[in-house]
Amino acid sequence: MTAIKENSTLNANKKSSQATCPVSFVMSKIGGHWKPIILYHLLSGTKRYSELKKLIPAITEKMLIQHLKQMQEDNLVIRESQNVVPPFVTYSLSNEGEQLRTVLDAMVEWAFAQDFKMD
Amino acid sequence: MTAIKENSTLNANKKSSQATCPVSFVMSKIGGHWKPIILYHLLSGTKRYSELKKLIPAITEKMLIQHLKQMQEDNLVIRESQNVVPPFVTYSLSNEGEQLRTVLDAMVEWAFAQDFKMD
DNA sequence: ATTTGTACTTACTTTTATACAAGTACTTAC
DNA sequence: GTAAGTACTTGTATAAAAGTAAGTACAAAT
Repeated sequence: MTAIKENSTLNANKKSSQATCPVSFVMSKIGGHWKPIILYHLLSGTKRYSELKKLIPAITEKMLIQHLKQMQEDNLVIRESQNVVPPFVTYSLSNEGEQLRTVLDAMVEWAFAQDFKMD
Repeated sequence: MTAIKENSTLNANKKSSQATCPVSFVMSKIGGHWKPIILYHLLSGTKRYSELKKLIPAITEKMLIQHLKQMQEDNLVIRESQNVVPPFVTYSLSNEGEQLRTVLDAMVEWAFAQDFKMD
């Protein structure tokens, strides 16, 4: 988890944008390389950690965990673990996360209305 | 306009995500620090370059132009210039850009449904 | 006793995004 | 003839995000 400089202009700009612009606020929760993809996969239901890994082959474990953690902290995602060995951990959308479905669906619709074609 | 390495893993991952995941595809068009803010302001109508600058005080001219250019290339935004001095240039949403309103509105709604409070 | 599987963690490097600072062209107004 | 206004451009530094690589714990299976 890379450290962020509390008093950089970048950081200040980000914070102020997130406080001023609702779209930026949302982007701070679901933006970046990996969060959209993770969320997209969680839209279709609860997944084990290892399932997500398989569904998103290019992601490194570091990134996967990092973003899952962050989305947990933002209350978008719920982590549940059974105390067994080997570990059994699942991730699912929280209520707030579920409410993102509207947003994500609108994105999917827009994508397909443009030149987007799924592989 | 910072150069990007065509053959980096980062770049390859990005491209493949954008080809595979509709949400990533959309994010590649409207993601980042500044694009959401610019789009948000364009939602309320055509703006001159200088108006955008005033509306977004923290943005540098480099970033503003860079993102406007990119969104032009992505056909989200239309640039119109009158051939006068001093220059008079306006930016507005294209049809495709307008169709993002659904997405952006959904974001705004979600934001306000969460703990977001505008300054 | 070594391997296997799951869900992580940590330290370090590379790549990308943004900030900072300065300069350009062209005319009208003073 | 100097300053002001608009819409840019260019070069460099810094910060953030992502990648790479390796290691950990625990128990059950071989």
